[in-house]
Amino acid sequence: MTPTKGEQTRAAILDEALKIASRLGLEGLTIGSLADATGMSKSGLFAHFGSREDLQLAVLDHAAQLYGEKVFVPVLKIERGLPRLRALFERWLDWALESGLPGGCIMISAAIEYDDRPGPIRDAAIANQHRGNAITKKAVRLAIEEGHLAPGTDPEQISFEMLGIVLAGHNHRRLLGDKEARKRALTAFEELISRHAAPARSRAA
Amino acid sequence: MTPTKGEQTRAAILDEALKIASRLGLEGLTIGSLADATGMSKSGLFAHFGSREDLQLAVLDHAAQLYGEKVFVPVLKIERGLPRLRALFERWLDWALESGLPGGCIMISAAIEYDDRPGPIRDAAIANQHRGNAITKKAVRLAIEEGHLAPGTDPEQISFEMLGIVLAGHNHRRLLGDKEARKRALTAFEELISRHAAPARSRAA
DNA sequence: CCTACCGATCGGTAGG
DNA sequence: CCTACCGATCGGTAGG
Repeated sequence: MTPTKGEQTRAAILDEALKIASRLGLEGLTIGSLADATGMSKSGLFAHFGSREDLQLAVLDHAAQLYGEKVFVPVLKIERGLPRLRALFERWLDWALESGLPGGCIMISAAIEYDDRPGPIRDAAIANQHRGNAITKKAVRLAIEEGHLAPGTDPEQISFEMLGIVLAGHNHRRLLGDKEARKRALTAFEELISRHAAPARSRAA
Repeated sequence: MTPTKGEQTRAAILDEALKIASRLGLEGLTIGSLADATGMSKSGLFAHFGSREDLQLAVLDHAAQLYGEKVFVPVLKIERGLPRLRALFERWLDWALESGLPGGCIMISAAIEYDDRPGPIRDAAIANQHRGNAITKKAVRLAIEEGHLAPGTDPEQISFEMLGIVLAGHNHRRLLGDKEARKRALTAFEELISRHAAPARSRAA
């Protein structure tokens, strides 16, 4: 099915909205600024999204879908075990740059903006994180099954620490302008992995 | 010198403003909401702070000073080396709770809000982080000098990874409601430290 | 998808 | 520190 005119317009609006939200956060995305950016009237936008909150939810969903295409899908083609886990980490780390968005990662900013604002946007941000966390844990479990990581490795703990490294990298690169941010993040990840590496002999899993 | 009436009022205003900013971010702090919270008129607030931006900067400074009192000052009384580094990490980790503020850490939210908004607030957020980073690196260097950490340990890398653990803990506790967040963060820290522990014989530094 | 409009709130100022 | 006000913008609606 080719998309209808309305669907194309909606997608174009969401692309613009995502650009704004990546720079200013979902709370910084206003109907007026989006109207300017798209050349549409405010009421024209309301024809596509019933309310600002619906728009914000649609933008977050749009970002999550893009994220899935750029991170999760390609990674599933990499062989199971450490190679896939490493690929997942690298794509996760580079996503904010590779996405082509002018600002930072909207999932990260939404996590901070909405950790104190109950409602559907917070719920969606939590759901996105749980999805990413589940995929990361699965990749860790497969690496254990493949005999690359030690049997006693806790997937939840590894996923937690991987998130931390990504967040620190995001912070150092974007706020502090640290050119070494990516290198530091990769170093941290490799040390995390090597600390949980399977003993050589147990590789026959 | 006892503080003047004006200074007392100013401090009370900043306490209220910090509460608002911890929940909604510095961008969510408006003159009108602060007027309601303090029972003052908007123009009364302008008598203390010339502009909203000046207010935001004063709030950030206020938070940084509180942070110094709650984290940096007590830690300096702990013996140099691993004990001090560990105390620094724990107070850093617990600060957002211990501060008594209703929301999250304002330094963390400011880092996300302003990584894309050039100006004095961004500059202040960067300066705050550099200050914390310098203190953390110093604590790492002292732990190396005391023979607790291996001589080849990179203080910048340790500080980077400690930031990551704190950020992941903040995220899991506040957004995901993970009761194990603090435990996971402590586990990650102890593993980070043990990975860089000095070999037993070199402890005579 | 538009024009034209609503009440509320924004940061800020005049004048006291 | 106040009242009283400014123009701009907020999210949203009526009516087409």
